[in-house]
Amino acid sequence: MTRIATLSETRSNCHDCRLRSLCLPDNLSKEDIGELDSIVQRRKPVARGAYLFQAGQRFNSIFAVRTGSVKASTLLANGDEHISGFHLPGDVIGLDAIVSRDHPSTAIALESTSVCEIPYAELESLGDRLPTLQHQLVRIMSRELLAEQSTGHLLTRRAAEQRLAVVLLKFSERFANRGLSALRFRLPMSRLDLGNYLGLVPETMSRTFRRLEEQGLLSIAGKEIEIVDVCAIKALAYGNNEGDLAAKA
Amino acid sequence: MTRIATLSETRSNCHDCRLRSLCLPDNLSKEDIGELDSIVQRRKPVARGAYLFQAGQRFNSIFAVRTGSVKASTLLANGDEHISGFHLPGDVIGLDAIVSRDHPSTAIALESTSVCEIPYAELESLGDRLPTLQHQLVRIMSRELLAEQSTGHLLTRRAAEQRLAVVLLKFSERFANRGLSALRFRLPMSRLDLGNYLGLVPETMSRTFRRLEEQGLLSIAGKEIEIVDVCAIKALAYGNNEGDLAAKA
DNA sequence: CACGCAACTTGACTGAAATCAAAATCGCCC
DNA sequence: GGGCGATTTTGATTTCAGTCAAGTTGCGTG
Repeated sequence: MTRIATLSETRSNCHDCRLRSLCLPDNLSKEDIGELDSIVQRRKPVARGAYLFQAGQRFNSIFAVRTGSVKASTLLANGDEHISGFHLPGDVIGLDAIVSRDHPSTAIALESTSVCEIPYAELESLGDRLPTLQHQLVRIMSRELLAEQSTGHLLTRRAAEQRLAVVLLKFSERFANRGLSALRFRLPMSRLDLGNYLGLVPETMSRTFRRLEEQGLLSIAGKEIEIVDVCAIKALAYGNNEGDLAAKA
Repeated sequence: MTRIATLSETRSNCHDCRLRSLCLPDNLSKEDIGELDSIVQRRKPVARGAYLFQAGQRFNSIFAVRTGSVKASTLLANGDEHISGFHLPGDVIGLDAIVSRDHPSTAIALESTSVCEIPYAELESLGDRLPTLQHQLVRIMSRELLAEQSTGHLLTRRAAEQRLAVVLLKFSERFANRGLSALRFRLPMSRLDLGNYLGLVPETMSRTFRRLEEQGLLSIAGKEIEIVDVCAIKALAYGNNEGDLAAKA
C-alpha cells in the first residue's frame, strides 16, 4: 500500500511557504512577511515521540507545524492521559498558554515533525507595529475557538459511529484545506490515541471502524483511510442532512 | 427559598465596572479605559428569550455580558437544537465569529440580561493604537480556548454523574470568580438546556441530580444548588484527586 | 532476524444511559 | 385564579459502549 497523502516540503521562508494561507503570513504584505520572517525560528525536525513543549512549562513561544503532526496531551491526576487535540501542518500551537503563561498540555510529535517557533514576546512587539499581523493572530485564535466548539459538539453525541464519522470528516476537510485528497488519507495517530480523543475505548474503536467498513462507508488499510461513500458518512455524522458544523470548522 | 446568588448592578463605565478584571479593561491604564469606554455601547436590558444575535448574522460586534446570562445555541440540520455554551456576567461573546465574519450560533438571553456591545471594527482600530488593549483581547481569547478545551475533556467522560459534577464545579468556580458564593448558587438555565450541553437527556439529568442529592453531595431546590460535600464532588469529577483541569479554566 | 512490547482484534458479559410512556409539577399569560 | 404548554419526574425496557479476558499483529531495537 503506497503512501497516499503527503505534504510536500515547505520552503524556508514565510513568503514561499505552502502553508502560508493557513498561518500568520496570510493577509500580510510582502514587506510585513519579511519582518515576520525575521522572528520565526525554523527548528530542525524532531523525531516521533519528541516533546515540543511540556505541560506546566513556561510559555515563551507559539509553534506553527510545518511538516508532520502533533498531539496535545495532558496527564490527569489519576495517571491517565487525556488527548485534547491533533495538529497538522498549518496549525498554530500554544495559543491556549497565552493567558496563563504556562502550557496546559504537552505537545508530542506523532511522526517526524518540523515546526516554526515564534517567540511570543517578539510576535507581540511586532504585532504592535504591524496591525495586520496582530489581526491575523486574532483570526487564527477565532478559528481555533470554532474548532474547539465543533469538537465539543461531536463529543455530546453518544454513538461511537457518529463520533468516528464526524472526526473523519473533519480530518478529511483539514487535509483538503492543505491541498491533499479529501477522500484518501493516512491518519498519523494510533487508534488508541484517536479513541482517547473521542472518549472511546480501543475495543470500540476497532469494532466501529470495522462496522463502517463492512457497511461500505470506508475502506481501511492500517492507518490509511478511504472514504468510499461520502453521502452516507455525512448522513451518519450529521443526521439526515449534510453540512452545518462541517462548514464552520 | 430566597435568592442566594446575585450579581450587583455594574456601573455605567468600564473603569468602575465590577467585572472589569474579567473583561477588556483589565490591565489598561485609566486613560486607555476612557478610550475603550467611548466605543462601548451599553445596551438596555433584554428580556428572557431575546436574541442578542442569530446564527448566520453578519458579525459586527462582540458583546460583554453585564448582568443576566446567555446560552449559545445552534440549530442543527435535523431540526434539533445544540447548546454550545452558557455565558455569565464578565464573559465576552462573539469571538468565534471574528474569522468567518458571521455568527456561528445564536445568543439567547436566559433571563433579563444586559450587555455591552463593542463594535469590532472600532475595537480593532483602537487596539491598533493601544497595544495593551489588543493584548488583553488576545488573552481573553486564549482564556476562551482553554475553557472550550476543558469542556471537550468533560464530554469525553461517559458517566452522567461525572459530567454533572464537572460542570457544577466549573459553574462554582465561575461564580466565585465573580465574587459570589462558590457553594450556593442558582443556575440560570433549565435542566433541559444543561443536559443538551452535556449530551444527556432530561430523564438522565433528573435521575443524576437526584442521586447526587441522595448521596449527600448536593442540596437542591429547583434551580438553586448547594454543593454540600466539595471533596466528594471533586473526587467524582476528577477521579481520585482534586484539581487538574479545574485549576485551568 | 528474533524478541519484546505496544497496538489492535475478537468474544462474552455487564451496566449505565437512552428510549418509550405517562404522570406530575412549574411558570407564564390572560 | 385557571389554563396551557413546557419542564421535570418516574417507571419499565432496550441498547450500546465499557469491561474483562485472551489472542493476534505490527513495530522498533539489539
